[in-house]
Amino acid sequence: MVFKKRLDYGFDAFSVSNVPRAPRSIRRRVRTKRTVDDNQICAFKLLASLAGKLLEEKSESSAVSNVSEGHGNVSIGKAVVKQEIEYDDKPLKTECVEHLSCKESVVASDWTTENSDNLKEFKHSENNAILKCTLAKMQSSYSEQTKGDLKFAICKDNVAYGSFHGDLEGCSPNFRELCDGIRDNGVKREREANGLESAPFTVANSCSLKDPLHLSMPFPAPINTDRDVKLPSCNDSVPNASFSRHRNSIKLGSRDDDENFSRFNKLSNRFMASRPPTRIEDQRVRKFLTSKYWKGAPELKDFENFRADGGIRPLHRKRKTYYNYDKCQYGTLYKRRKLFDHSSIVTSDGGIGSGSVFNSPEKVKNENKSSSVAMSHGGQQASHKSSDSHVKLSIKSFRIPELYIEVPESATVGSLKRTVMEAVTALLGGRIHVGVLFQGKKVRDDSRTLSQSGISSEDNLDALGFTLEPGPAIAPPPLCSEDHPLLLPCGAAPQNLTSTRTTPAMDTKIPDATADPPLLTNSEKATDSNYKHTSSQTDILTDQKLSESRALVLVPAMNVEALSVVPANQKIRKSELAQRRTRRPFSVSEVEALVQAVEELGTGRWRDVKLRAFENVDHRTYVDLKDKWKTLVHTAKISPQQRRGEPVPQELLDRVMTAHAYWSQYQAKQQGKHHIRTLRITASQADRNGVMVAI
DNA sequence: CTTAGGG
DNA sequence: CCCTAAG
Repeated sequence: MVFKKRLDYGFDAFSVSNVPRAPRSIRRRVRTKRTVDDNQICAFKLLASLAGKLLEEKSESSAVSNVSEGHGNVSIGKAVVKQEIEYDDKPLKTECVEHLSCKESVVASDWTTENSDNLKEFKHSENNAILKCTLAKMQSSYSEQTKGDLKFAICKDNVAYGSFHGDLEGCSPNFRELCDGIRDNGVKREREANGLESAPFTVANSCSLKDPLHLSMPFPAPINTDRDVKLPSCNDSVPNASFSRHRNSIKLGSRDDDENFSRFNKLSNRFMASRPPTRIEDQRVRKFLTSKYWKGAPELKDFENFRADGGIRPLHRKRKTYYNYDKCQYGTLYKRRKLFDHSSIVTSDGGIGSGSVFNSPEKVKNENKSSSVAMSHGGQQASHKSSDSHVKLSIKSFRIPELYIEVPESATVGSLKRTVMEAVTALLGGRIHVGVLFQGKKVRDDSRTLSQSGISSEDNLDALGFTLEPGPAIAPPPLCSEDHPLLLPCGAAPQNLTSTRTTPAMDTKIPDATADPPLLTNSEKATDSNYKHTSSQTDILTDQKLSESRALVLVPAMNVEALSVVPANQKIRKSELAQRRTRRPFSVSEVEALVQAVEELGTGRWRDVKLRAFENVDHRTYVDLKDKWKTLVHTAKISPQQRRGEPVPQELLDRVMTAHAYWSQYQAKQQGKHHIRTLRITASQADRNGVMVAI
């Protein structure tokens, strides 16, 4: 009855409904376009730097005088957070900073003008995303060539600076473009594209390109603690960081403010330079993280999206752009050093033991091409077997365990430094092993010869890879047990490790490609390897991942946890792990707006609803609105006693019901019409057929 | 990308 | 909110 009564007034408002929707092509133009962000690259680089650090440590294997104040200012993410990694005598500056920082600066300046509120909006997931994107990119690129057998590695340092120059035949043009773009065009293009030459931008730009260290320019202080800062402030003494399964990602900033990027997004869009992680992208990343996405190269195509030409625009997966091959075609200064052992090993200069992990910018300029780190795996790349029994290969990179660092935005810069420091130190402190991967499987038997292991034939060297693996000396992570019962504390005795395994004889058939069924289920997580008892858990976990995908060599998430170098806040980690957006209950006013919009537009045009009522509320996607409507309808149907959360005024619920009823009916009609139309067609065809038959 | 719907 | 199939 009540409903009936409402009908009268309710439907009046629905007249608008007949407004035809604009053609999609038009509508799309309105949409805010988001592009890949440079910061992602930065994250990549930071990671890379860490990797490089590892390499360095490995090679030097000497005591570190952790005293000097090598101050590499690495700007990470949109955070105007300068990260000072103090380590060793060698500043972690250089490459990492150069490129990205300028964006950082831009952002910063913009913030200053706009609103310091936005400071909190810097996001971390972006970093994650980029990393993955980049890596994925590599993989997908290579995949074109090698089909299943690819692996990539975290590139040490100069990824963006032409590290891959040496041998890119096997990689896709996009990848070249990536190199190329980053190398020379990124920033400039951005500027040109935007025609913006605001002073800060210019300054930042040039300065960053020339002297990374200048990047420590003053940023607006992160003020805003009044809103959305839900994390307890973290004091220096307790770095709130954690390693989680986020691969290769360094997270900085608060965790639950994804959406707050929106505003930032808009800001940065002005420069067409950066963009916040889209939900979609997040999802992609997440998907990517999901094991199934590591099964093989074909699945990685999503990530072709990534484009590295300064992050100006994303490459869409379907787009295949083949250009600029030459540009990326290196004046490869592949510095080769031959080590005459049993085999001749050609390493790029940046390889292990070279100690040139951290090139100075100048050095990079001249040598970066030689310090590529990615293990060539594109087949005909640098790997080939000489006519004699020597195996020649180049090591462009090592995989390293990823670091996942997370600190609340309320954490101080100092604590951030410390956190990173701890992470790196712990990692290095654990002693690093080099692992050999062949055809996606770890070759554990050190006594085997190369030929015995099958690492000899010309065509399979591309399936050879190396990894850096943390040694067993690493402290056990405090969080293994809770979230991942299967994870044993890192310090756990080897026996424990074995006990969870179900295939105790694996190591005897390691080179056997047939012995690697996908291990995707949880129960099998730790079952794959029967490594020597001296192996670290990490090894095991790594293997597990490898067996999932021999094509892609990636340190599995578990690995990180096993490493768990940095004390982590479990709660944070947990939520972060889920990568789920923070729940944002709709306020009454929001509901009102939603109802209003739906009344006018109907229930089948969520995008329009979004545009109409929530255009400036970036954290409300049309899917959100749709979902909210769904729940609203549900809420309206249930008794008030069963409702939870902030009570929605009955008046609104009534409107919801009304609108729902109306639009349901409307949709039904549409369907009916359509159906009828179809029927008519069918009928007429039948007639014709009938006639035909009759004739 | 959007919609629609299940989870 | 997330995920996905479809379009």
